[in-house]
Amino acid sequence: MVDEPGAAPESGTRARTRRAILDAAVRVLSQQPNASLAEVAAAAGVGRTTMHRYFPERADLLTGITNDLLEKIAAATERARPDTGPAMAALERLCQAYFDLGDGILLTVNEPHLFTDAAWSQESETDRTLLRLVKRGQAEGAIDPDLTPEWVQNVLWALLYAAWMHARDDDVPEHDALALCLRTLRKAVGR
Amino acid sequence: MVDEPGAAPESGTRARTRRAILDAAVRVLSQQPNASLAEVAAAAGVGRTTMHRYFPERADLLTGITNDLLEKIAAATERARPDTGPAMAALERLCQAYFDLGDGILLTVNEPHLFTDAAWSQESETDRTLLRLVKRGQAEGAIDPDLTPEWVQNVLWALLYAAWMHARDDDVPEHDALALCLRTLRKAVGR
DNA sequence: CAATAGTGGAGCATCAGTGTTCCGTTCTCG
DNA sequence: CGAGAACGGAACACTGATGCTCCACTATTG
Repeated sequence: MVDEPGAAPESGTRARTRRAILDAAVRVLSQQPNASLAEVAAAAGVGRTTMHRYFPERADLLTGITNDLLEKIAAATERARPDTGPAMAALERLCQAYFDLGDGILLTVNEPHLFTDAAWSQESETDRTLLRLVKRGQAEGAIDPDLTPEWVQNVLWALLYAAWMHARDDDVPEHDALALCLRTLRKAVGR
Repeated sequence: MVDEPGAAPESGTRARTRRAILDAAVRVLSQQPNASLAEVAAAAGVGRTTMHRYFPERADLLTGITNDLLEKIAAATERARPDTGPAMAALERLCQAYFDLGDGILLTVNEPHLFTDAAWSQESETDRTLLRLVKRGQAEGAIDPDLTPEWVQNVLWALLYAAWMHARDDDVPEHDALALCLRTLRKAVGR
């Protein structure tokens, strides 16, 4: 996230602990959505007091995570250059880029409950980009025209979720899980 | 569930309210995993006291749900006759049967956290049946041999989850969601 | 070396959810 | 109808999470 207009840019240390807290929060909450703030603080290697300085209430932490995740997703989307080259290849790049988000995916898919934030539910630019890509693929004849773009979007995230669970719970190397995910996506969505 | 050995069979009324509570619990918890017991009771049209008579602690309710769900899944599995006919057709029957479980699917996939029960995590007969079916399909040449049976299992549930979310949040008729789900499964898993 | 930013622990009040009891009311069935 | 089962509301104590404050300690930096 770029510095808020008018807000003083965070010092190096502050930015660092802030990151530590956010990362730990994602890590912990993706496994135990009911985890207490104390557990999150402990996982971040930070006192409960410190965390309270960065995120006064639980809701603040959640919106912090939300923004962070949205930002990462947006960055990943851009990185994948979704408007370049054959649609199917672009979709696979997108899938791989999202896969690299790690635990964030689980939270995204699994616990939308946590994020009561307005920014979350609203259709984001990322969503539109993906839907546009799918439509392009259908126009090119590369993507199954009998599937609605919204459904393809759901399938993409569901497969990402499945791949991460597969890697985490079934002790499959992440690389293999990704390969399975991509292959499955290609077959499922392709024409 | 068949009556526990040694336990007195429940009266008609008791069995009925018990069902009401379990159904309401699944309904509510699948949307708000953090819902309080009071909310569940209200959704069941039942006093908090009454619920406490059936499920003294929260854990009891969860194991109640777990057993109920496992039972329903097992019943659905059997109903689909997974060992009859071509493997791919059997897999689609299975998918459809699971789809009919409704909200239960969301809980199953989305909130395994809730069920700390031993009965849950352990590999069930249902799991083995599904894995066996997939292997049979691969032997028959109907299912992609490059996908591991465990992955196929994950994909099946992920697609079911996606389909239900699609129906619930995107206002797609359940019938359409199921059709998309089946088509996608066939393409993804098939050879 | 100071001054300041940053941290962490202890402690406290509050609050929601929970487990539990008691008692009066309603229903179900012989 | 009448006995016993089933229910629901009110009330209470307990617990854990949370929000918050104060103060002492350490790291950073000019």
